[in-house]
Amino acid sequence: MVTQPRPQRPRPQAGRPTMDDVAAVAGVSRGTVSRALNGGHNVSGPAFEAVQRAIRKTGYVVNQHARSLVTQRSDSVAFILSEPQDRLFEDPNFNVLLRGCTRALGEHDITLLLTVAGTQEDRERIGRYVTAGHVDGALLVSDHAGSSLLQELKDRGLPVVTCGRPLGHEREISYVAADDRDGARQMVSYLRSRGHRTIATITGPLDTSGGVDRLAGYYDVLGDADPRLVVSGDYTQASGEVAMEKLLRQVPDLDAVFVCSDLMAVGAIAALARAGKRVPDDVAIGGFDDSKVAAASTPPLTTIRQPFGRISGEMVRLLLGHLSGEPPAAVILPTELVVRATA
Amino acid sequence: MVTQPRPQRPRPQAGRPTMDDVAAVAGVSRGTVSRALNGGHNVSGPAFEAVQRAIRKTGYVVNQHARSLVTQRSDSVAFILSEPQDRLFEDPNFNVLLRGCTRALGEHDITLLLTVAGTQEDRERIGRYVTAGHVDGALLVSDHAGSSLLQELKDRGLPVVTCGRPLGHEREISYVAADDRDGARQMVSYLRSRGHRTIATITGPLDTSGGVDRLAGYYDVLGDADPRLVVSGDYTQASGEVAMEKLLRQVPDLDAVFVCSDLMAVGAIAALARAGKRVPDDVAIGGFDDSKVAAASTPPLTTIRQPFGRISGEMVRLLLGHLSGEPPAAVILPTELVVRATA
DNA sequence: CTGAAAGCGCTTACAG
DNA sequence: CTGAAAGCGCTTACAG
Repeated sequence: MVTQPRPQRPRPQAGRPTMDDVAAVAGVSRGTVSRALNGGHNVSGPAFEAVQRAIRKTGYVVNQHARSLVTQRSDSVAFILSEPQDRLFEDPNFNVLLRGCTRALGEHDITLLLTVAGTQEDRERIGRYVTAGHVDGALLVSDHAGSSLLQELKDRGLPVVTCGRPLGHEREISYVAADDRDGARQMVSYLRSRGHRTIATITGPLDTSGGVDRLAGYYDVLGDADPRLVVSGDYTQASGEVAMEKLLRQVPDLDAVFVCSDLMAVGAIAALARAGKRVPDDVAIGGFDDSKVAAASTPPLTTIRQPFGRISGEMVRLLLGHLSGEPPAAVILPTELVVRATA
Repeated sequence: MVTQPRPQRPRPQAGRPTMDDVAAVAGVSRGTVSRALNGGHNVSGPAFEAVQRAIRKTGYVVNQHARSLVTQRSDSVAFILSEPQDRLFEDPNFNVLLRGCTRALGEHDITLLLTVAGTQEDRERIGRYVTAGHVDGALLVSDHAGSSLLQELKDRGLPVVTCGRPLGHEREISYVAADDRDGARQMVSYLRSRGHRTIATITGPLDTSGGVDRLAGYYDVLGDADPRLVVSGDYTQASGEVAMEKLLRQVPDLDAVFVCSDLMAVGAIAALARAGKRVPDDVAIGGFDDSKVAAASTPPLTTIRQPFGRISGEMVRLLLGHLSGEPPAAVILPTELVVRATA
């Protein structure tokens, strides 16, 4: 990569029109233009009209930096995905969450900036960006315990809402989570009620609240489970395959598996197929998420539905609350068993 | 969604330290602090040291809005994906491109902002955001012909580089593209050299340069092809399945298909499997992209490699050139046949 | 309802 | 090498 010379002098942005230009064309003062732009309070009808015309004529667009410098807010928030970039692209849950947050914020004229903090370097860069005043707050998704990012945001006093419990920061940081533990309980109880005896589980990452809480729910129902029935994954399809192979070696006669994400469940089913096992006849599979892949999978997945729409809505609501000075809060949303064909 | 009251008074950002605070602590003037921050030219050793210490002591972080207001630049550029959000998550090519651009820009201390312009509404919001001075330029990926977004960016004078030829704007807008037409030629020639007689194609969207150019390459080799051999897709896996089914109905005896994306090729193979056709024994399949799914597919895909690493590097280079006043340019990068198992 | 003025936090010629 | 000062483009009390 060749280093490009930076322009020494600021580009005059091709004479980009300023508020004074608008004021001159409209025949009013700059203050009146500003008021017309910000809600139109204390502006007479004719003045308002004149300003609108002048804006159209000049092609004026507000300079956000100037505005933010005085208002001390940027009207944008960061959506920080603290995961390797691959996962952003693989996991449909993020998609749903992102869309929901974008929409909810859009209703308040707030722009959502998507950032992927895959590497430690990314996290540092994003930490700097976010604390330099570019955003008013952050929505943090899928942060793992011990991440320095959450700590930094907190230290800087930036309003933050996490998706899932912020392990170790439950008291100071707002968060929204599905009731992972209860969802896990529902699934494992259901599997047991269907007559399965040897119920294994493929967990999520155990440095996230979803990972530990779903495993806790499993143990709530099967407190005496053989440790060999528990294998960990990282929510990806590939890890589901690997984990299933390991389970098959450790406990060949298992007859059901609670897999802690739909994506991993798809991987597990592939591994079972290769091993010549039928789903659900030989081994029943229960997933988690009710993501897009659940219904599309063959056979369609029995799973636990996470209320992603509500999760994103609540995240935005909490963050906006923060911005207007409200204290932190936690919101836990119920999950629901969805029975399809794999169990 | 409940509307939150906006804070009436600007939050004082908890007394966030300013440059004057640093200057006071360091015992120098504000100008000297600024110089120390911007390269350290014309700052004596002791003064520089004092400033560093003061910054650490106060926890000072530059206010980007204030800086941008005077420098007229934001040191960030937008990566605009002009596609439904789903595709961002499905198509691994975007992932590779995004990562490459992030890295290349990072070397110049420029932040990349990812935005997904899935709907017309998104495009308008992004148009406003981008032209309000938030970014110095834009990398536009996967824009379809007739999109108003490119036009708007152009009208606003924002430096833009597109990935793929900007249909209808080739002369005024910089772009980087793989040699799609030649890649298609290579693949179709290869299929023919392997003895295939009835070679169909599943095209990409025909309002993108990749779509039209790859089809043109197909016709370069098979100018007399039966129109029923040509069916269109939109690069997604699902569209590949549908297109393959259609081809199978229209031309049951086809013995090879040039599929214009790896993702569609995976879909096509699934459709063939359902129809009881073996790949490559009954029908040979050639893909395009050499994306992550190509090697992971069963059987592994014979495909055309796009040099994504170079594409992102060149995109960034052209954009930085723009920012320092260089005129537009086009860069076409060669593609390469990769033979695996499907043809 | 309106304008004149102060000020947000920086950078950068300009003088010294 | 350094400081004082102007100015980037806005918003918002304040007076009228």
